[in-house]
Amino acid sequence: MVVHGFDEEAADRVFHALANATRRDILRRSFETDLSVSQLAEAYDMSFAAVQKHVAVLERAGLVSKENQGRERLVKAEAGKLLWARQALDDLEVTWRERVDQMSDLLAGDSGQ
Amino acid sequence: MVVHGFDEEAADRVFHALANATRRDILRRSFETDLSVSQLAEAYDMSFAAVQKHVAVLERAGLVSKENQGRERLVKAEAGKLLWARQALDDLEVTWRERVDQMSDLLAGDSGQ
DNA sequence: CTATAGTCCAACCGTATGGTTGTACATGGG
DNA sequence: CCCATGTACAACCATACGGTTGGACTATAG
Repeated sequence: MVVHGFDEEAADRVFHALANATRRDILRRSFETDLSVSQLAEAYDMSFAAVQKHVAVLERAGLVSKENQGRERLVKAEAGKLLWARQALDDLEVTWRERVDQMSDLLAGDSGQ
Repeated sequence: MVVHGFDEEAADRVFHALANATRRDILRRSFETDLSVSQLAEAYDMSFAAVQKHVAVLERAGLVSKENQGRERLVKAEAGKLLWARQALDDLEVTWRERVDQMSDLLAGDSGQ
């Protein structure tokens, strides 16, 4: 039995992976087309190894996966993980949203007061 | 004229702020109730200064604001910024979503082919 | 088989991060 | 007025991060 509602370390990895413009761009491109690591690397003004590291961070976060295709590795975006991240964001404000909803109900004027 | 669609550095700050379990917890609590920094600090097994730093990170990201109340500073969650973050997530996969929608349309069988 | 394209990994480097302690300053209570 | 409370900030430390270069391995092309 875990203390928290969901895996906090997974959230750490996911949000950390998203906290970098290069990695977000890699994600965007990966959502458009499956690209090899070297194809991705061509797009940025940094070494191949640096891009490779960024892909590794995204992979550890579960935001992309790599598919072996001959000597190339195709980077595939994982849409589900992004949805999970969105849900994690929403969960941060559930109580707030509940209270806003409650207030709306009150304003709708159903309580006797 | 900016190259990117939105402020990448703001995204860096927001996602980095979210990439830490303590800060996410501070955000959750702040959404429940406005709390002073020392009230927040009581909840964690670390120094007051450490919690203060976490709040500062959240503040720089625009996820919370601080309101002077006598000698205390009340930490208030900024729901709008969280919505902005959610939108930023959605934007990462727009092209993907567009393609999925297109595919749905095709399957719905309206094109003459 | 050999050469090369694609990838991975380790070592290294400067800077940022997350924590600490200590000090300074403002505010409210007795 | 004086003191305790709440906050801010600087200095310091270990570790993580983002980048580099170089070396090793695998698979395809000739």
